[in-house]
Amino acid sequence: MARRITVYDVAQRAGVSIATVSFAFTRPDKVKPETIKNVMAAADALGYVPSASARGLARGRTGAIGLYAYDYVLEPPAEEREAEDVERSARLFPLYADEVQRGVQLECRSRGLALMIGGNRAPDHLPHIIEVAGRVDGLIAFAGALSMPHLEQAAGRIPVVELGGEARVPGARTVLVDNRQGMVDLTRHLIEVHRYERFAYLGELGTPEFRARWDGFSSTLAEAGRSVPQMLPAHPGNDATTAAAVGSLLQAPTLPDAVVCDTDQAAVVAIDALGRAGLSVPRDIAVTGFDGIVAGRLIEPRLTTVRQPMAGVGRAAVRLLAAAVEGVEEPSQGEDLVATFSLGGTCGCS
Amino acid sequence: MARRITVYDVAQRAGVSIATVSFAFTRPDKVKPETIKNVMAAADALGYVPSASARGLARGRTGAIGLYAYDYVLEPPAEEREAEDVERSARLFPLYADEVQRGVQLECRSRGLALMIGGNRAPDHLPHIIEVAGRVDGLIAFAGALSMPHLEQAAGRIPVVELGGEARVPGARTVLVDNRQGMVDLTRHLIEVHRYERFAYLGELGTPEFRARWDGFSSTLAEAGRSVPQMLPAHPGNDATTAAAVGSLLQAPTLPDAVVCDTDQAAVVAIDALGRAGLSVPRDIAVTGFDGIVAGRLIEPRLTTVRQPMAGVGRAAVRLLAAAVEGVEEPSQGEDLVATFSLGGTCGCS
DNA sequence: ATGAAAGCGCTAACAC
DNA sequence: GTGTTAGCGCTTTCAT
Repeated sequence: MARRITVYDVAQRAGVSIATVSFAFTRPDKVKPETIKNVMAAADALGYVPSASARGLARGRTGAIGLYAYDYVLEPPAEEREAEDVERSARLFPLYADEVQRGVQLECRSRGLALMIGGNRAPDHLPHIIEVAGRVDGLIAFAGALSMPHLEQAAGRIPVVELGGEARVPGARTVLVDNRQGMVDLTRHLIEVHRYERFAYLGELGTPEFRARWDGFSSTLAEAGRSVPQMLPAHPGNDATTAAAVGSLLQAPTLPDAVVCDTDQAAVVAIDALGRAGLSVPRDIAVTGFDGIVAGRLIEPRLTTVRQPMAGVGRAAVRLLAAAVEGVEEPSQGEDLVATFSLGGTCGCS
Repeated sequence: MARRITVYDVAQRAGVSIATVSFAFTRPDKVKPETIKNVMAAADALGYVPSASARGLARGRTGAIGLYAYDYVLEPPAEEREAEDVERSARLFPLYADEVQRGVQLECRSRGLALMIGGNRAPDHLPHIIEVAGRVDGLIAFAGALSMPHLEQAAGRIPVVELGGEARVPGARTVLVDNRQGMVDLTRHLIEVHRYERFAYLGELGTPEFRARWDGFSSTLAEAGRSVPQMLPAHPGNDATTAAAVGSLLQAPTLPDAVVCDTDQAAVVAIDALGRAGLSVPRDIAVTGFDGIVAGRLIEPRLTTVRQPMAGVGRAAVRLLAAAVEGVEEPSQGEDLVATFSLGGTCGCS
């Protein structure tokens, strides 16, 4: 690869100054049409490609935004990786984070923003997040993907949007879906339509949205005079935890009527685990999920769940971030995104 | 947002020079441990985030690579976008390009490379590709996503890997899957096992891999003494073309025994269209695909196809590109990736 | 309308 | 082991 072509080369060839070359590209109205033509011809002939680094340095902006995700979104477990022909693992289908990423990509495209994808295995690997933050004008991160110190550090430099998070530090925005109401609707359905008495809950409390789901579930149960079960830990991205939770259910003297999971991913795994134990859903036990991922639509019967506008979350995040980058502070922190109860068959409905 | 924290601030606070700060981060072995500690402490206290632009400019490398895709990968048709609950459109599932992108992301992650995602609607929107090319150390592009001039321009500045392309210009590498052999195997199966006589072929010749598929198909047919049909145009990403092709089949006086499609996406759409016309696959007519996308595994019966190692293609591209960026020229242009015939039920097998 | 020149924040010789 | 300093390629006043 020969020496890189720069503005200087183009300027020389066009017989103008570098400033004119720069203007020709960025402020065409300030330059005589003919000059522009000459400059463009020279640039073309030379195969000029402007350096984004130089431009970013000079402008103080890169024109790109970053998306920071947990690694489990990106890195499949080793076994799965080998078996290219696993039959129907949920990982075959787009998961929550995949759908959100898709929304982010789409919105970036339509806005002409470049998208940097980052992420790491542990939720707290400093070098990476900083690396991403240093490259972009704004950052979107999944809730919990950033520790407080890193959030602060990143938010101190550029606008940050946390997905499903909460405004933890000044300068950090968040896209919030009303998870609580969705879970309330679902829980009510289980209580009022199916008259279930005993519930189990598989999930976690690691992020605000997870907490909202649990809150919606437990408070609805309490209001209805049902006893609130202890939460059984289950993490999306770690199916083993879900399977273990189901295992503990099976060992209890009595089975619950319904297993409420705080993600579809957990629900699908749970249904599978129950099936292996000889239990049929929903005949022997009801199971519900949360999110609305594709895998849930494909199982038979279809998963009863709460649908989040996943791609919409991604799009909203980009909108919010773009506004923040422009300095146009949006009035609403989170656009009011809604999670809607979605009836399937796993709750016992036919 | 206050003034940005730079090396100067950190240096001052740590009581050292900026060079030392730089070294502390990039060549820790060259700096006294205690100095490092001081520098890090200062950086931490200040919330220092190094500017990738400045670094990239100084180093002449950005540490990122770009992925450039057609827009149809990214932007769904408007109708589809509205109907968040379309039931089973193939777009719900990862398509070829999605799977490849996934492989790219995974490999980037494990190599600590940042990934820039670009793309555009028309295959030839100069500003975008140049923009991406200016930001990264190397570029991966889907075959046909880059026009010759842009390919040249990009390849003149940074290494470029074309997926499923061919080495069109010096400096451009390519990841190639043996599409021809896969299609030969599939076609033989149709001839030798099913004894089909009359064939239709839906596809295109826009990229080297598509041409290889057609070549494998048509030459195998010719060898077997079957007559080679005219290709009916069908483009993945434009289901209407596929539907139209099926329409023209239906109008012909006699139906072919088998419809060979050069993508799974086309095959799935074709099966659908045939179904609407009252024809059952494979009872009335056989249909085959190419790629091995998830949607093909889900239909009933399962699609007979040729599986490409899609994620593997993405991974290979990153490997190749990384080597090229390092200046370590890989011996093999394309790692020899293989496409394997995958028997389903749509060919007539049970 | 165009040019000269001062940075943008960092790296990497080179000197101490 | 640490400091000085000259760029990296572009943008952007300020003159002309």
